[in-house]
Amino acid sequence: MKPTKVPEQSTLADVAAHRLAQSIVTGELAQGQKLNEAELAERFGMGRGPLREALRQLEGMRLVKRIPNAGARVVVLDRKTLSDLYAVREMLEGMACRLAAAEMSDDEIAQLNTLLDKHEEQIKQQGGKVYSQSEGDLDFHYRIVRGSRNQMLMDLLGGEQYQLLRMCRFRTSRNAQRTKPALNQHRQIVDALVHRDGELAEMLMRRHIQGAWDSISEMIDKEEESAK
Amino acid sequence: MKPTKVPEQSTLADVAAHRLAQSIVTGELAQGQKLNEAELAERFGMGRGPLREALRQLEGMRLVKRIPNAGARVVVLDRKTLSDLYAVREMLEGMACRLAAAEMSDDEIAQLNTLLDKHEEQIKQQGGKVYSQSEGDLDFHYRIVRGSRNQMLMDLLGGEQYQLLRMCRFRTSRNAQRTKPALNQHRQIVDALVHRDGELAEMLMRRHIQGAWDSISEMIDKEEESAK
DNA sequence: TTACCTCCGATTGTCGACAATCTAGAACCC
DNA sequence: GGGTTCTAGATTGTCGACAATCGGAGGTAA
Repeated sequence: MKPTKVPEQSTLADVAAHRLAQSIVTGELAQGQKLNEAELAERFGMGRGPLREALRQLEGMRLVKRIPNAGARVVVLDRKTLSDLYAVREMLEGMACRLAAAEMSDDEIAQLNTLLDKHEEQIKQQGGKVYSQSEGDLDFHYRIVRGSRNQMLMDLLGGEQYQLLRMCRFRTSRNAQRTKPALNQHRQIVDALVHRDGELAEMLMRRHIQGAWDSISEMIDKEEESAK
Repeated sequence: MKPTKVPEQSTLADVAAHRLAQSIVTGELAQGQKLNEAELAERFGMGRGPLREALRQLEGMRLVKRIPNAGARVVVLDRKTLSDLYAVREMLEGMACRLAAAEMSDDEIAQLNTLLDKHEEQIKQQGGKVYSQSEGDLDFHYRIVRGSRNQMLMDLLGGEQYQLLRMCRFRTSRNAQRTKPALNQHRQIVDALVHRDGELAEMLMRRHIQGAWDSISEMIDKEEESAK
């Protein structure tokens, strides 16, 4: 998984936020784990000041939960949280898709198809790194979100929720079963965009996300089953 | 306008965040204004450390925009930004309303009606403080959001967007023309909730918010007109 | 005049130390 | 023995000072 590029030159607090986000998303920092300021500052080679700022930022992204005088802990993605997240995401990405059908240029839509070609290639090359496709999947989704031209949507789906989704993906990236049908659904969505059919595009996107949630939900069931 | 209660005992950074948010929402700090750390820290009687943390938090709420090595400025709510905000809000609150129709208890719905009675009372008492009703309006909306039982929605609409909406409201709170029809729409929504008609409730809420946006949009037009 | 360079004040970014608060464990009482 | 209180260690919250960086005033040359 690529470390989601850090914007070149920036403040220490920002790099700390990126590294922390990365560690949380990949599970290097377990869910619910306590985050010790001094220890993390030491590990990142910086003072506690910037690190504390990073924690505030991560709290805004809902990646950590902070309790005054008791420190910060990595958020725990339980079933209800993920369910809520996917419900909101279905709504927002559906909306983005509808707007994108009206706003994206023909060029941009065409580029979506070439992106999907690349994904198909990757899949044919025997699954390879599974989550690499997953990241590509998120890339596909985010391109459509950008196509909506709605800054609020871009912020929400590209920033905060984006990280939570990556976190969820990482946790459930072991089964690659869904990559094939997902790709087909992507194709259908692009088709709808080509025909500028916003209503259809929205509906297809919502079904697509619904399907993703069903798959993840099922996996959580199995996990809870085997945990007993 | 009530300062939206500060959670009793908390850290200095938190009170700074609350006071800053309040100052920004009420326009005491003008849009686009530069925020000088030293000066604000002085005014709040604290060091720059907590204040910087507060700024990070406010950035997450989209109330300020921060540029590394160049400081933070109050966000500017231009037409496009507000348009995007209301489009997203229409989507999310509509969703919340649909969910609330299924999740809220009969008691909660009944309390909504008594809340509206109180609003009606306030309006009859000759408009009085206009934004007091506005805040009440937001309260009505947030109750429904809580009724959705979706934590993500509550966070989004109750935290970040909530402040932006208050800010927008404050800027456009001078005309009280819309309070009367708005109250009627609220009644209709509660009726739909009483009948557990989620689809209708969603539709009514979306129209309600659409109407609010039309009203605000018109007002922005006038402002831009007179600004010329 | 205008473009550019330089320097200086102002502001932001960072660190280390100190105070306030919480937590775990031992001692103590019933 | 179980529960409560108290203490010591660790952790978070806060401050002041220092370093790094930016923006603008002023001067110089084409």
